[in-house]
Amino acid sequence: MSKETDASKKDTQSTSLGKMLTILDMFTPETPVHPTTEIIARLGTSRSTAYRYIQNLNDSGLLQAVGNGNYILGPRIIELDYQIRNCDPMHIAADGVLDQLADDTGESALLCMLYSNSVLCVRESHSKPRSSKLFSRGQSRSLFRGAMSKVILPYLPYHQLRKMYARSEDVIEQANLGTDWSEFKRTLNDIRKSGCIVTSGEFYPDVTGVAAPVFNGSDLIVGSVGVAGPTHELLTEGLEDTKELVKTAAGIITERLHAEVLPPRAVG
Amino acid sequence: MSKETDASKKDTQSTSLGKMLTILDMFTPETPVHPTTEIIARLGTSRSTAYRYIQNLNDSGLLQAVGNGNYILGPRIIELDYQIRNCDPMHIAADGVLDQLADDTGESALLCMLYSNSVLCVRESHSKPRSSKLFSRGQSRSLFRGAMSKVILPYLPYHQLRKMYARSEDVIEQANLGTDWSEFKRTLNDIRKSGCIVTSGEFYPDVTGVAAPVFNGSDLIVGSVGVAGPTHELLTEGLEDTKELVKTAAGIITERLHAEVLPPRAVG
DNA sequence: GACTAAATCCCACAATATGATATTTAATAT
DNA sequence: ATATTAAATATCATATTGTGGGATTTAGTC
Repeated sequence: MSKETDASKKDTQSTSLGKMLTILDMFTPETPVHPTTEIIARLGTSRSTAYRYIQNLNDSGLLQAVGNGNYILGPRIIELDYQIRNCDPMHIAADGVLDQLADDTGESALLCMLYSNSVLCVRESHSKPRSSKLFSRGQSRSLFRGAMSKVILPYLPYHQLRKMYARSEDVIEQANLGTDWSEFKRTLNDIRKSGCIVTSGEFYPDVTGVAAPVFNGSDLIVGSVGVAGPTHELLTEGLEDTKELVKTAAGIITERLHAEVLPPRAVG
Repeated sequence: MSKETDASKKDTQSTSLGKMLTILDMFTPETPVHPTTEIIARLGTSRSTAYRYIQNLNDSGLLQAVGNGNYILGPRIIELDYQIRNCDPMHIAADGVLDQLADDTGESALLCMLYSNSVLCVRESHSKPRSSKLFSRGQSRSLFRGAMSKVILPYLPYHQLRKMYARSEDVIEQANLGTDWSEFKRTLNDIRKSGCIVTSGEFYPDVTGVAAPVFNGSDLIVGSVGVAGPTHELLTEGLEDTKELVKTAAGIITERLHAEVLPPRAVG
């Protein structure tokens, strides 16, 4: 229970090490550039200390000076992401599988991982030119909306589900996952039984998703694979075939992860 | 001269903040997974301290526990890279341009940025299925080899060139850039005059590259654009056209960077 | 060339990170 | 199931190390 609660997460953020790292969190799509003055103010430390933090991050390449006391995220991050693309077991396990799935279905294939109470898209493959604003590598979404998320829920440990339900009762109801705890459980059981899930219009009106769960070598849930595309293309009599293709893809990736030498203990 | 020398870079690495960040450097393509024991040993601190560093990085998502005291790079990096793809001025400035260039030439188009005495590939576009091991986003290479690198050199400030020459005299000679300082300067001048460069087989026997320089709003060199592909496809009578296409692409990106509000002060 | 802001340097002080040890927790072996 | 080993966290006295106020230097602007 050490890394799950918000309280314990703030633990490390009260140290200088953790505080320095919170600077990275300031950079969002809405505010990708930050003047030092603002970073200093937000940190709440002295100017000297803030500058020291910034310099450390800058020297490591995680931050980059762009002009007149403004900073953006640094190029080292791009290097590190390359590392991950080449080394992450889950990413590698999807080699070929996603391309195949995209080919077979004629849609976009996605691979997501469970990460800090949300799903993070980590890999994608497109048969047609990629749609405007599809779920894409590096984006994270709520665990309660969309096929890629919902198909993960039934495999989460009980206690985690309970805590999540308590905190997000209303969100869960809005997501049509049940109006109380027992209905919620029943819904998840149904998802688990069918081994995959189909959802429509949960993010964009005309987009449908089909997803199946992915497990690691210790049979713990680690993420999901699926396809996404226009509803009118997916909700046809071909849907059953699509479901099978998705399940097969998930099976292959899971199988490959079982061949891994390092069985992950902790996930997300 | 503050961030350029190796000595000053070690400055921040002697503090606890900097030391913690060096953990990230341990993760390479050859050794993507590290047991805590090894991280502790490499840091040269006490077990307690090392664990604290690891925990901080883990809590921020930059590191991820995978099994029995092993760590890999964490998912937060994937999120941050997404940020950059969506917000980095240089990345955005290449919107459409790279695709167009790949289309027009029938080869792979690349965008690189100058970063800590090397070039970092930041964006790519392929007209055919991407070749086995092409220069790809997140990879960095020597500033002295390959078209994408060499075309940058002539635009670096004098003092920086002098220092680089002193340190890398032999590498520069091997790269056919000149056997002494004056010849080196002459070579760079020639490159500058032609506005682009063509190199062959500098990384892979049958791969040729064509590249042109990219400048920011303050007319400082920030990177390069170019195409790469099989030598027999590029070294034809169409080469002149290709050069023009590359120069045009570089011009467009530079132009767009001039429209940016924040003129970068520091680069690399 | 003068002015403004940003980044670094400097240094006394005490707050905070450190590391040896003990304890709890998790993974393996029997 | 139980025992055994290893990993991760908690504890805490000590002094090392980060802190912040201010001065100085450097860079960008007028």
